[in-house]
Amino acid sequence: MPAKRPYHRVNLKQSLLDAAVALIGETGPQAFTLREVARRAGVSHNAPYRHFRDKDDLLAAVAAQGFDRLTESMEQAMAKGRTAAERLRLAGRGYVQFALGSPQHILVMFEEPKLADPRPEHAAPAQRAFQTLLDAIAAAQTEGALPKGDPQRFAVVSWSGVHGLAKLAIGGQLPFDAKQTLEFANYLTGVLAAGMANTVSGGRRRG
Amino acid sequence: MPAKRPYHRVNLKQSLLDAAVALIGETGPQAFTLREVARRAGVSHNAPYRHFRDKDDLLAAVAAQGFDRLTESMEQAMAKGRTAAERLRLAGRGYVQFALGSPQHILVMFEEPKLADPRPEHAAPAQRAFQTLLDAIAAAQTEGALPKGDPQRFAVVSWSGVHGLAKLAIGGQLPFDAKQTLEFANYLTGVLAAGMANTVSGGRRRG
DNA sequence: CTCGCTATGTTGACACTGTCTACATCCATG
DNA sequence: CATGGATGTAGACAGTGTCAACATAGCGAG
Repeated sequence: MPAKRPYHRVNLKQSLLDAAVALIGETGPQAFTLREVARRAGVSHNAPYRHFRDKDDLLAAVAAQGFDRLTESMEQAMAKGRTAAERLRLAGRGYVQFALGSPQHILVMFEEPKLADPRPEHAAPAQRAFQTLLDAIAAAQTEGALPKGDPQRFAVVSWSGVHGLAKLAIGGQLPFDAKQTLEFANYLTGVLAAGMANTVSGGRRRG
Repeated sequence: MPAKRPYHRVNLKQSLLDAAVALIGETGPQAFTLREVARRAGVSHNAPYRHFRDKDDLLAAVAAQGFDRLTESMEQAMAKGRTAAERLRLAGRGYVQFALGSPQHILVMFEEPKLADPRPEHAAPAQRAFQTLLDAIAAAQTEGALPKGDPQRFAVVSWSGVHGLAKLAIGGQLPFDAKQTLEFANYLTGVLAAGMANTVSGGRRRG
């Protein structure tokens, strides 16, 4: 008798997510296709609709998974730091490291405001990642490594720096390979830390 | 007699580019469609192929136009600066200002490495924009506002910072409106300038 | 002025996509 | 064991990028 394929599969949802990440990694998010994902998972072109509302919903799930892993990557990198200032810089390094290792996720996570669908289970991981950064900054302030004041300000500076580096590196716009990019992240976080410690709101150097 | 539409149009190429930018501005680069662009320009769905090799080629042309305007925006902003250090910071402000005013262009310009098609007329404007930044940094070094050494290092730090801020702002990830973002750009460039002036390669603060 | 070449624009076709509706199969629960 | 909800399938439809074939226009050579 022919080995018959099971009608219902176990954990098709996760298989679809994995296939999606793999596909995006190969051809970019533009060429990503629901039907190709279904093909790779070995199901019909309509099976994904039992697990995701539509194409964007699947991508939003990939993004959510990405934010979770980003948080993990930052926390793991921070674990090696002794002082709060050091841990803040390591969080930035973890951000870049994640981006280099999972560019597909970053691309989906920050693809323009198409994500007008704020399903709570998709918004929470992003919030959690940002909170990790905020906590690291608050700790650095408590420690005295950063001036007191609104941590949001420092968070946006830090985020902008590492996010820009990550994006440019992923896009192939920098003359760096992965290892050099990671080394550069060390330098960049140092520049940011020094600048934030010595700069007042208007941007003029403190006397 | 019915007003008959002319068969050959003047400057259809530019009309298509304009329609493309407008369309991307409305619905994002994902929903961008060659056929819709043709519709808006009032021509058949195949007319664009007489002016662009394919869809990506049209987008590459939009990107090239974007890099030209980015260079303009930076140079215009720099014109108001007196010292080289000030001009460098204003270049960053011009970068963010352009991104806020023409998010469609930024989105296309930095959409992942799909641009594996380095047609020279498309690569040159990007190179020119980066050179503008390099020149501003070299001037700041000559002036003594930045340490001597490889300007590329400072260029990547500056670019990462403003690019990250621009991208996050465009993506709606920041709690800022356009005006606040521009003000924040002033602060960010101040942090970067202070940090670059006071940080050595490894990232440790200079004694 | 006419011929004919080339650039430009149009029509029609093809394979592919996202998504809808209707149908098939399975599993758990009674 | 039956039955209903969850899961998977098949087929259809409009819309897309691109190709090939055809139509028109404008311009220079004679």
